[in-house]
Amino acid sequence: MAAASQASTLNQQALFEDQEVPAQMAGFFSFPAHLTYPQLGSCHQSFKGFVIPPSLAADAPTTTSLAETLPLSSATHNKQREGTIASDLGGGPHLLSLQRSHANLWAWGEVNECLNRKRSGSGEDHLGLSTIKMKKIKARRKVREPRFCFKTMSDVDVLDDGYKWRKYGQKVVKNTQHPRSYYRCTQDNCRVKKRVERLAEDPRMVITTYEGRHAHSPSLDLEDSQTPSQLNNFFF
DNA sequence: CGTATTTGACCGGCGC
DNA sequence: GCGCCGGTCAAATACG
Repeated sequence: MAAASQASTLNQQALFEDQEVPAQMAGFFSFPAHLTYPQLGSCHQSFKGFVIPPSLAADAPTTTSLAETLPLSSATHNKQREGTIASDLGGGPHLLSLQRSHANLWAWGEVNECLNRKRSGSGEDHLGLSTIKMKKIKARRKVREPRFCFKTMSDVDVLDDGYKWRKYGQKVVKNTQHPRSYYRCTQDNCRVKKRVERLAEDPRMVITTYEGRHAHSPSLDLEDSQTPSQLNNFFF
């Protein structure tokens, strides 16, 4: 176990050196396969990544490398399956847990504040907009949900995270040759969205950004869907 | 025929 | 105020 955590520490270092994300602003952890995460759902593959505090992710340009995941080699994959997230968080020294949850608490406060500001400050009736248009506008009201994003080396654009997604848009963003795809969770009353794009500099890398939190469990027919409830406490 | 995806239009935010 | 740009909508289309 000591060896495993050491290896993961080394990976953290390497990744943090590659990234320009300050260590105190992002949490790094490993996702073991076949576990359920509030935002990712059930992972069918192991990977490692940064968690970007929503306060940071919301403001950062989405085309930059906010987070990074790397496919685990078979060796580290096995080690990873021994060490659960709980052990990573509990025994893990510095980067994880506290800052992340703190950042998210702050971000949720910000979301509410933003909502209130928008509610009090809008009076568009005099514009003569039809009620349909008004509804449209309200539906489009921007609410910055907590974001969670990472970068993965993958052939497929859409990672199998256990949730069901419906594509609702695709856009070519400036200075990139690859389109960005927009997905929404198909579950009723679930407003979680994600967008997927390929890195311009390295098309092998997929950037996935989740926005919001699932209020339900993954819609997967896993026989071993043991939804570990305590995991939800470790994540946000 | 029902559901998912595509795609052009539209909207709001932001920088100038 | 204007134009650009990212995000979303929704009609058209594709697919099973």
